[in-house]
Amino acid sequence: MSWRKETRRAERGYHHGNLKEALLQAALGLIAEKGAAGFTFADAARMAGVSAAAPYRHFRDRDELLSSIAQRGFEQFESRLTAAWDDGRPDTVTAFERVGRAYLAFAREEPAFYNAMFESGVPVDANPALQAASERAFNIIRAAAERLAALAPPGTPRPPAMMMALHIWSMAHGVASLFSRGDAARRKLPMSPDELLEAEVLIYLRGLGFPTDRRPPAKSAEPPPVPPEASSGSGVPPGGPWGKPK
Amino acid sequence: MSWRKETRRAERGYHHGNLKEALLQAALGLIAEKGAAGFTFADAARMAGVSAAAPYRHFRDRDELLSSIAQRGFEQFESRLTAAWDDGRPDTVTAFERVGRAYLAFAREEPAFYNAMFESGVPVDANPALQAASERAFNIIRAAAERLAALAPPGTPRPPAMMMALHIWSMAHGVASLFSRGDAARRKLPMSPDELLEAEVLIYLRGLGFPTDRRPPAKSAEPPPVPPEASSGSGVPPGGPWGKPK
DNA sequence: GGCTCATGTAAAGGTCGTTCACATGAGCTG
DNA sequence: CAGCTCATGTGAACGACCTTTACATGAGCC
Repeated sequence: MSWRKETRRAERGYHHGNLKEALLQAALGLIAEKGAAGFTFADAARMAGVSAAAPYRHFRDRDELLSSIAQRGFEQFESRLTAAWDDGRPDTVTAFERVGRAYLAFAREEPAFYNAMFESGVPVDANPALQAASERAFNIIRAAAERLAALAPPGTPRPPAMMMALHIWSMAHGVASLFSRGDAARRKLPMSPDELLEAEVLIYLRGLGFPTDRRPPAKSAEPPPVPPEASSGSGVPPGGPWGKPK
Repeated sequence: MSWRKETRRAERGYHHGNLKEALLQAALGLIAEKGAAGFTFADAARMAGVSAAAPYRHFRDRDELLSSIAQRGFEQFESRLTAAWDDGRPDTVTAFERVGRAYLAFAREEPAFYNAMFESGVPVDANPALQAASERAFNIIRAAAERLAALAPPGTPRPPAMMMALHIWSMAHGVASLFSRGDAARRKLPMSPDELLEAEVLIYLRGLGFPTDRRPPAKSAEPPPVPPEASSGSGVPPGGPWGKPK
């Protein structure tokens, strides 16, 4: 593999041409491997085939690279949450849960981004762009909560959407960070993180008075038989949101 | 500054006498200041007034010191959760919420421990003692959930205690890690992390069918009914667990 | 008094982050 | 095209850190 570096160097000449991007990609790979703590500026430079000093032409320091990655992470996060929310189709509750699953999926499938975003010690307000990206992502959850709150069953007080959003965020982040990633995933669980979160959200929504009597989650892999917004039944699925005991 | 070291040195002679403990304390202080990532083996040694190589007589490497701290953290955590649970007095739901608050309080008041335990990258299974301590702490939550599950209102299926425990843990950890510590605390919230978590747990419990207005439950398999105001400062306010909109 | 071994030290090698003076060459200007 | 400029990359150097190794110290025990 070490010939690669030489080759690259020969291929590209003195100037790299796209170093900033190359460094971001390299860092992403390194973080995925060894975590943000283990990631090294020097390693990223090596991987891009440049000297250790070169990165400083593109990032003030190691932290700036890290926060750039966190920012990109939030941007991708936002777009995945947006897609999952799909503007509340086919019904609000279904879409809402899909957002929860998308959260976990992101944490699982993009460990490097997730790490940089939430576990690297990069403060949210490290730079304005980062903060803005983070807020945009959260606003997806918030908007979804808003729609959900608007459906609050009559007779019950309408829950504040902001609070719901924060609750959902904390559940998703808690599950992701405790059970769904890296070493944390070694904790042995009686159910998958996805199931765990889905049950948690369903119970929570039921606590708010939302009808959550939909098919048992994990069992039917197919799209739901589209229950109308005003779901008629008022019960709980046969085994509750956590499925039936085996 | 350098005289200090000399002074100390003169005071204590060649052998420190209690270096292991001194290093743990020093590390704790440093982690509280700069986070586990910023904490340095060399700094801890300096702070204890010994050479940089001395710590290696007591810890295989930096990571072992870190996991020792995490272990101690879990032990203290366990004892605080135990105290908060107080064997379910005065009633199960009240005690259960007190455990949630104790979780947050620990995260807030012992940032160094919390950091080492959950945010330092130390794998839970770094060593058997750590893993055991971690499990003992979780078992408090689990035992509490067990008691709570046993009170499940008749007519509803009894929720698996393990699942409840995992749910509560994820809520507490999610809130703590997103909103209650360090930089994370800079996110602006419409309510305090404690209130946020309390509402979350109450809604969740209501979703499971538990009465959360904290009036003594109708069926008393429960310890003596105690006035609602006993510990939490309130029953559920008129507008629901989240209080009235301001 | 003398031995032994846990505990501490100094020195050294390797890695990093970061800076600085200098090199290169892509692109503009004429 | 010649020449200039400036963004971009290099190499060397500094100090801090982690860790190992050979050596020093002295507390506890015979």
